[in-house]
Amino acid sequence: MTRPFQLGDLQHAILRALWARDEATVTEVWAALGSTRAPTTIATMLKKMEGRGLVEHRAEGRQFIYRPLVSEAEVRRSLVGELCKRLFDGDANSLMAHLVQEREIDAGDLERLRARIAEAGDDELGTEGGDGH
Amino acid sequence: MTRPFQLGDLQHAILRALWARDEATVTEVWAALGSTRAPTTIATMLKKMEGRGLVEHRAEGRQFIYRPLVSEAEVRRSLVGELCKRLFDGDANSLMAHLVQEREIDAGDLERLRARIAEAGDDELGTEGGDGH
DNA sequence: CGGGTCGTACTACCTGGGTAGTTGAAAGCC
DNA sequence: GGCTTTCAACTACCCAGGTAGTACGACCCG
Repeated sequence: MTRPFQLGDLQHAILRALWARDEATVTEVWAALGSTRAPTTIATMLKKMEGRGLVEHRAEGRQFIYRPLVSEAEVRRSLVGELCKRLFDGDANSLMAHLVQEREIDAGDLERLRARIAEAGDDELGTEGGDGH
Repeated sequence: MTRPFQLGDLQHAILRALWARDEATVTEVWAALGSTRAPTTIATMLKKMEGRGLVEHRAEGRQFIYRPLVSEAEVRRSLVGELCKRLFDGDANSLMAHLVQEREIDAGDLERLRARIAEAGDDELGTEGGDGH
């Protein structure tokens, strides 16, 4: 029940950096985010996130190496789920209908996706090697 | 560019109550939310929301009648858009793929939706009722 | 008319995200 | 060995969401 994820922008950005590297030092994360804010900002955030169980660290010499404790998939699931619940009473089909209605998805997209499912049978889909999405 | 909507739980709940009624007094909103928190909480929130331009009020006698200034569709658009950007680089198809992958949508759902689109042509779809996005 | 009630205005807090300065120790450099 | 750089630790804020107590004017009721 790790459901109630609810990450701020910075936290999410930090996690993205960590996911892309598996583990990283504060400085690496900071650099990955464009070196815009102060490095201490990243350190502080990382520490806060560790308190929330989102990441963990291990000391290597005098620096800390951080690792994510939540997977990108988990976060996606949680966030999409929350949004779905909030906006569409948890009905994913309504969310889909919304996407279509807002012209973000057209019949062709739908057809391609349907075809992909059919072809994959009950195999996992999107898990072929480099992953699609 | 009303994009960056970013409502808290309470704010969203309040808006839902208002959308369902078009306009309502503080007490009505409070009742609609289950009369759990203190009524003043709702009043305070409504006032804060008015500051943000989310609602407006008009006095009737001594009570205030609040009305939403943002539509449900706008909020949906904004929120779904933000999530999409955050999680899938703004690619709605990735979001769809996610839904399918998480088993929230199956081939049948997809097919029904596709059929609906085909049938609707470039007519608006899913607009049964008021709304009209 | 006086007291209880209704309803908004004010004020105050707590929490969590975000941002960063300062400090003190350890490491690296001449 | 002393000076500089590099880290993490601490501390301090700001802001917005959320929650609510208190105050005060208007109203209704007997």
